[in-house]
Amino acid sequence: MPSSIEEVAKRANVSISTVSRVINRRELVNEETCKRVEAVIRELRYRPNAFARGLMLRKSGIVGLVLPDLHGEFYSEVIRGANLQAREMGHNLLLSSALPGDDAHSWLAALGQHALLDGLAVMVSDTMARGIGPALAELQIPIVVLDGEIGGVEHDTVVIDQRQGAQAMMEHLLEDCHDTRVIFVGGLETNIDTQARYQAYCDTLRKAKRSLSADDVYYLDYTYESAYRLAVNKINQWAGPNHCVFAANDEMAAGIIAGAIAKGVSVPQDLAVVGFDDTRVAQLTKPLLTTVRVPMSSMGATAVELLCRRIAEPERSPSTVSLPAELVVRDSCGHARQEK
Amino acid sequence: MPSSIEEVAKRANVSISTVSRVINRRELVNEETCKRVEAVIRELRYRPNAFARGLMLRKSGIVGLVLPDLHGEFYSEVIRGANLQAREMGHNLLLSSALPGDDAHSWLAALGQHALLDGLAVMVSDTMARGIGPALAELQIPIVVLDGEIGGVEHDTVVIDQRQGAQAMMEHLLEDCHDTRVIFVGGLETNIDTQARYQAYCDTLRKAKRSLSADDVYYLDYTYESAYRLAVNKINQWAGPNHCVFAANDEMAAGIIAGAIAKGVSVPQDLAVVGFDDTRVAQLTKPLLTTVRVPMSSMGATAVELLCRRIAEPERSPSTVSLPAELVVRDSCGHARQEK
DNA sequence: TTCTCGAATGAAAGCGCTAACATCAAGAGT
DNA sequence: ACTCTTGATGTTAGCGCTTTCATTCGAGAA
Repeated sequence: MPSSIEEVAKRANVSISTVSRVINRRELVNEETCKRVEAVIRELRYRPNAFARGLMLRKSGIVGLVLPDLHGEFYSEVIRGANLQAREMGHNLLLSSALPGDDAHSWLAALGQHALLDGLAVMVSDTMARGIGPALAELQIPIVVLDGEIGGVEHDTVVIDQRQGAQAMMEHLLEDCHDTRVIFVGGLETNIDTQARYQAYCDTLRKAKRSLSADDVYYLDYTYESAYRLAVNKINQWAGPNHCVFAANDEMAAGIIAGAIAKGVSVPQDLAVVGFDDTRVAQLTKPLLTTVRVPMSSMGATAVELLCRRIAEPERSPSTVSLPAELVVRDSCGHARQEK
Repeated sequence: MPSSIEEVAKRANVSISTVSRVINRRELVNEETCKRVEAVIRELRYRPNAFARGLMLRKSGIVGLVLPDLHGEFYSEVIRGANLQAREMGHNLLLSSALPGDDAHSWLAALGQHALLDGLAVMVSDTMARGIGPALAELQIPIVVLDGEIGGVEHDTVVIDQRQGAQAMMEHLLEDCHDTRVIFVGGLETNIDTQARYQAYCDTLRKAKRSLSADDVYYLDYTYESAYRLAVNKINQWAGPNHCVFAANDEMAAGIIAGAIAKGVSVPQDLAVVGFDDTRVAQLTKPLLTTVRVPMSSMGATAVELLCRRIAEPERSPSTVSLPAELVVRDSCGHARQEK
């Protein structure tokens, strides 16, 4: 049984309020008394009870991070950034993710009926975003939304400016060649990220006055395998001078490269391929993948930072932070030399 | 300001104990009263205060997971397994990792002076294991250690039987050939996993009465790059019929394959290469990597399961669960056909 | 001397909950 | 008619802390 503040007080011959002061507001108590109390604290290995303390302070020092899934480097990086930042700010991180088949409600219920959290950072999948707002609002704690927008709650937001990243990529591809053909391979058509990337694809093409063919747009499911299969099938129609595939993530780009190579088409000579995200795979393909770096870990960190800031000052007006995505030119686009 | 149990009681014309009973032990209260109280609870959006509750119950429903780092698929999988299991068991997961330059103490301090956690699963790096036992013991909560052993605390343990996995791999390599030469490429020599894998390497070689040369053993740092460089340098000495490199993880195996290919040595014809862990890379190399599947996510799940079990029954005697590692035969060892 | 002020400390009121114990009415057993 | 159960509910004592307010005491001011 851990010792309580009362035992410390008794042992040190002071009242419990003095002990409390030593812990929370040292400056209010006489130096000598302080020393004595601290000695007893060490001796008894006393640690304040977090529940009792939370009951008074209405703070736990814990912020929640909720992700739609825990698979992949993507989420892993968000978590990493969030964890680092949380520690930096003297908070702890409670992690939770959706289970397959979870709806918004069971999902939040799992986070604990009981409100222990000081704040919550959420990233929701497209399918779950609807209707979750009010549920979040009931939590009555500061909310930060990652990479999206949720109606029905006031919240801060941190997004990644993929639009501009994708645009930079497109411009890079079109740069010194007026007859480049770019094929777009997205994830699910409903996916918000895919949509943003596709938008940028269209816009840039239009701006450069290139033709835009529906035949050059494909939607897959973000997996290596699906992209590999697609590439194997379509490679004959794709390969050609100044032809290029813009995949909406690195996994698919890697699949396409593998598919091309399997069919004897060499990258980037016969077909350029670029990806998105700059995950580990981008450095394992051959040739190395030109891609757009998406600062996932910064996103996690920023989310926690915003959260803690708002916890400290609940009255701030909601803000949105936009993180830039950066073009990373490697070898798979065939332009490396010109860039470096 | 969220409403308290008292307001619910008043509104429903019952005492607070009745409300409490409705929440915790429904069966003790009259069906009709129950209904009435529940209606008020919904109306007021009442949610029990976790601090007050914890103060009585001495339980938060939160278990901690502490990892040495958050980089890589490895940890990501552990987290995933742990998270799933935690939800399964009605608990939440608090995540924390060591920062570069952390010592055992600052590390634990960050977890909260205050004891909110019901239990803690820890995985420590080799360098930090020393002296952390007593610190953990002070926490006064159930401890589960992942992939290791810590002195100075009573704890449950979950380990992966890499020894047997590595052995299976070695036996597979030596199987139908009495003059196979196996080169071992480990991570840091001090690393416990590398040691286990090396032991199995030696044992199997000895058992098969093969010679064991110190020239065939290298220690790197688990990275792709270091392995790539090593391969480029040594490939001439390595390549040969029935020669094989046993890398202590997939990353290095991938690096070695890349290095070999860069030097015009084809895998597995001129040199077989196998890895360990069965991470994502193992399916991105060409040829696909033969490796040993290490059930990271089961490890996380088992850790949480043990933890929750012990929280429920603190008096159980400490147990150790060993998870099997499984040989996964793909193409890089050149034996695929025989296996399938 | 008397008053005031400030520094150091103590006493005690909760924070919102659970659980042990008390109460009470209504029917059962004798 | 009486005790004894039994089911439903109320009363209340904490759980371990923070914080407000009260107290004490000595120094300096009037």
